[in-house]
Amino acid sequence: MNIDSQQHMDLSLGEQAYIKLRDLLRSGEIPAGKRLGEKEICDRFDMSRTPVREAFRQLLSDGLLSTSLGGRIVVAEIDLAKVEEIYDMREAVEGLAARLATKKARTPDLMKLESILEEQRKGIASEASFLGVNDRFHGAIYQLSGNRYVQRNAEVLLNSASMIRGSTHGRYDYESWSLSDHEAIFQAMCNGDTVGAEQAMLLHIRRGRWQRTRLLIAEGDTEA
Amino acid sequence: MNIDSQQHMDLSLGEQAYIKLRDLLRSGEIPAGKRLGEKEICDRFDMSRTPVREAFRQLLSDGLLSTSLGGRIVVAEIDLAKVEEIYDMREAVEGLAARLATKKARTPDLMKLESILEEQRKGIASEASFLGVNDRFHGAIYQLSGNRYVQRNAEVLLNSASMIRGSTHGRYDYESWSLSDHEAIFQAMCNGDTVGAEQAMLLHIRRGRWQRTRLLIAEGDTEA
DNA sequence: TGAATGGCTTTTGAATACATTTATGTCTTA
DNA sequence: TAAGACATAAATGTATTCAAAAGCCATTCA
Repeated sequence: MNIDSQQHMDLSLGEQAYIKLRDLLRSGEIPAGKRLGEKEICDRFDMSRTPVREAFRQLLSDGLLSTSLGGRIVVAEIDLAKVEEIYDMREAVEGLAARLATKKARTPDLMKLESILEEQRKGIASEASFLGVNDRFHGAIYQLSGNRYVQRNAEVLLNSASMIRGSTHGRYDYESWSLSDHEAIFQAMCNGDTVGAEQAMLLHIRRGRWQRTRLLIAEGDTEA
Repeated sequence: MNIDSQQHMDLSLGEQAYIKLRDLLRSGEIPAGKRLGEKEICDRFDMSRTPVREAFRQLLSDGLLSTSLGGRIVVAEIDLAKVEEIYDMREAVEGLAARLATKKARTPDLMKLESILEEQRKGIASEASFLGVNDRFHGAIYQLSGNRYVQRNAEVLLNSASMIRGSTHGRYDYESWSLSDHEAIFQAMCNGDTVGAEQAMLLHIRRGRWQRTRLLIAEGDTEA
């Protein structure tokens, strides 16, 4: 199973640490609120403090980690207020991404999107990637937008959204509303309908917001 | 003159390095395209490689630096395509910021904005801050938005926009259109007119885009 | 008994040391 | 003279060392 550990051969240890830690945070394997010592991660990843510190800085700036008085680092806790912030921002950025992507999409681009959708229809995640189909659908649109600022920020926001408690438990990637939303976005893009694609994306993001909000409220009820 | 050097007392060296280097890049004192060695900055700031590397990573992620084949770091060059990307993104984010800020603004918040505007009217930058009034006006709105993602991204985008060649030469901060745009945004905010504030902000950002585009084209003509 | 103090341990920020890759430059040879 | 190869220098990635701040625990004194 540690074929995986050679996967990032050409990346620096710092980049590997970033990716590995980010995925641990996204998956919830390291729970929100947990204090994270450098040494702990060094041992876990079998590397020195230097690359681990690099990853910490980056994830701090991404908002997946946060500092708690005195430089202590903890896994960011995403409460209802933060969900609102994340989703307000996602609406703006993903809406823009959809608009730009629609303008730039050529046939091969649309074919790639189609293939991702086909995977989602089958409910099969590609084994080549650890990312879910939802991530890859959205990621493809960010990339298609051709705007590096959109791309970077949208990815970071998606990471944060994935950290919302409960997100990963329900395999929301494959829920039916997600697929039909994606189909609608895709359809608008195929028609070159920029405003339609943006509106479809906004609707999709808002549905995500509602779902996450519900999850968080439900969990808060049972937990507190 | 090195009262300044004690200004960031409580900040870590890494944070100081980030701020100092960011400002050198924004001001154009270190020109776009220049290759930046770690040692050069270590000598300049009189600190070791560790905090300098931290600053490099952050500025890389902000887009103020970029890597040129083989980990070599150069000051990001902002061409016409990038200006479009920055301003597409700024429209989305600053529009959102204006909308949110209008909803949250209370009397003391508006008074603070007023005082910044008053400074701009007088054409006097506060000596307490190295930031221009334009920065502080926009920064106040980001903060008022109450959305940390908006705040972080808007600041980064503003930094990138400031790096556009020619930006700082014309003291655009104090140009008349900037002031009247700001007044219009402020007025809409005072009226609690969220959509008006957003529209005024969009207009303002678009004017900025046109100006930067013009500057860049003009420079390109004489240079190339 | 409870609060405060003193030393021990841990943790982080920063500097330095080490190693590997990349550039530079010269010397040799055709 | 030009091209190639070897040697030397420099820069980056990574590890380790050093130092200072923060927490922890126990002992002590009121």
